[in-house]
Parts: sequence; structure tokens; C-alpha cells
Amino acid sequence: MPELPEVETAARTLAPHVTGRTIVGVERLDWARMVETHSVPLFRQLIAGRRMVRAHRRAKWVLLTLDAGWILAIHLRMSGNLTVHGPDAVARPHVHLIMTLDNGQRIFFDDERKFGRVRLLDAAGFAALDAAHGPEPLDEQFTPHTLARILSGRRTKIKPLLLDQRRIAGMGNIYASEALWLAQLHPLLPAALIDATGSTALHAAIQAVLQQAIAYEGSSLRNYRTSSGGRGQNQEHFLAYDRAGTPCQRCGTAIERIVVAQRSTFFCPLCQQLSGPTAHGKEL
DNA sequence: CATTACCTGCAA
DNA sequence: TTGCAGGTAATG
Repeated sequence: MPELPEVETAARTLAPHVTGRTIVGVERLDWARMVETHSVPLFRQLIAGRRMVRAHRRAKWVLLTLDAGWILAIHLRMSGNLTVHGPDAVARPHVHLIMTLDNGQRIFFDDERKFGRVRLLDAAGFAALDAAHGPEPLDEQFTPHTLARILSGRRTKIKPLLLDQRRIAGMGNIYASEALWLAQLHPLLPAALIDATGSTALHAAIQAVLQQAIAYEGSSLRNYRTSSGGRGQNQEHFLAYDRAGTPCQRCGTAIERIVVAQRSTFFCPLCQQLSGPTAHGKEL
């Protein structure tokens, strides 16, 4: 499920509930593979008694900064949700991690498909995680020039490149299609063939698509909920994703679905051409 | 580069 | 029953 906007929403809505609170213990942890860095007993022991200093996001990781130099990094993968509940809330069986706080509130990590992961990282571990990811697309340092350098010389198709977390952090299957639609770039266009006009348009499109989605608290298709339990609203504003057969909002042509790098990809065959006057591409 | 694996649930 | 789902890592 979650891409950058959903993870950002999760971190933001979690922050006021966790900042300054202490984790008194782990009430449930029934899926051992979830914890990638430690055995379950050691993990339970290490986070018990830790005070949480901050909740934020890097790439698609929710980061809970703890005292004693630890960072609890949580990846929601396809179906994960982080929610906050009171002492009496009943956790459904898909909740595989429950952390109890010193005020009686509990954090549920609900994860139907069990792909979600948590890591308890020290400073070096976090530095490695950070270094494994490309720039944050909403940072000031991410400029059209940054993007142009990422694209230059890469023979890979633009859509899979946008999904490569080592190149750009946080984009996923929904927002890659949305950004390419907005920038009028064909998903199969080789990255190196995108000219300055195209990379400038793509830069603006990536930021616009992500900022809009954050403003709507993410896209809720199946599983995703905000940390307070609500649905995001951005799915009401898709212009390409999941719109195969419906008219393009620019030109009226039916949106098409193709498979690129094993992922569903949606685009307008008229507005997003591999070459031609609207292609923003170098001559092929 | 493509395929498979990891998991579960839902719709066609 | 089959195919598909917002992600990623591990294989040929």
C-alpha cells in the first residue's frame, strides 16, 4: 500500500501520540520475520523502557527515534498500517505488533499480508539505511538539476527508474503513473532520452503529485488507513492510476493499462508519446 | 533484464 | 479458480 504520502501521513499522525512517551512493553509480536535486526526476545527487551523522541519519515520508512541512540524503523510494505488505540481496543488477528505506552495508549502494526518489517537501528545502522536511498523528492535540495542528473545516461525506462528507491526515495506504483501523466512522459521512455524540458516537467509533476496526496492524507484503495483510522482521499483525484478505459482529463483519449517491469502502469497514449511534439524527449 | 518468492484476501 | 494488489529482495 503505502508510498511516500501514506508513510508521511502515518508519521505525522503518529507523532503527537508518541513524542515524549515511553514504550512500556510489547504486548503482542506474533510474526517473528517482521523483526529483521534482532531475535524477538532481544527486540522486546531492547525497546521496553525506551522513550520516543520523534516520529518522522525517510523514503517509505516510518522512523521512531528512541532514547539511548536507537531508531525504530518501520516499513509498511503492501498492507501495513500503524494506528493508535486506547487500552480497551481489541486488535484483530492481523495486528502482529502491539507496543504499549506509558499513558496506556497502544500502537498497532496491522499487516494483513505480513510483508511489513521493523528494524531497531543504531546510528551506524541508520546511516546505512539512509545511504541506501536516493534523495527525498520534496526536499529543497531536490532540484530539476538533481533529477536531470539522475536521468542522464540511464538506459532504463523512466517508470521503473522512478520506482527504484536507490535513485529517488518514496515513489511507488501509483504516484509514478500519476507523475508521468502530469509530465506527459511515456512510461517506457528511456530515462537518458528525457530532455531538459521533460526533466523539469517531471520534477514539478513529482512534487505536485506527492504534495497533493499528502494534503489528502494519502490514497486508500484497500488497506491503507491514516493513523487515526480514517481513509485517505487522494484516490478520488487519480488522473491515470487505475483509470484504464476512462477518458484522459486532458484530451479525452481512453487511458491504457500496460505492464512495465511487472507492474501495472497507466498512461494516456495520446498525451504521453515516446516521441513527437509533446514527448519532451530527445529525437529517437 | 525477467522471474520468483514472500503472504493474504478479494473480485472477476 | 485465476489473477491481481500500494513493496522489495533474491534468484537466473
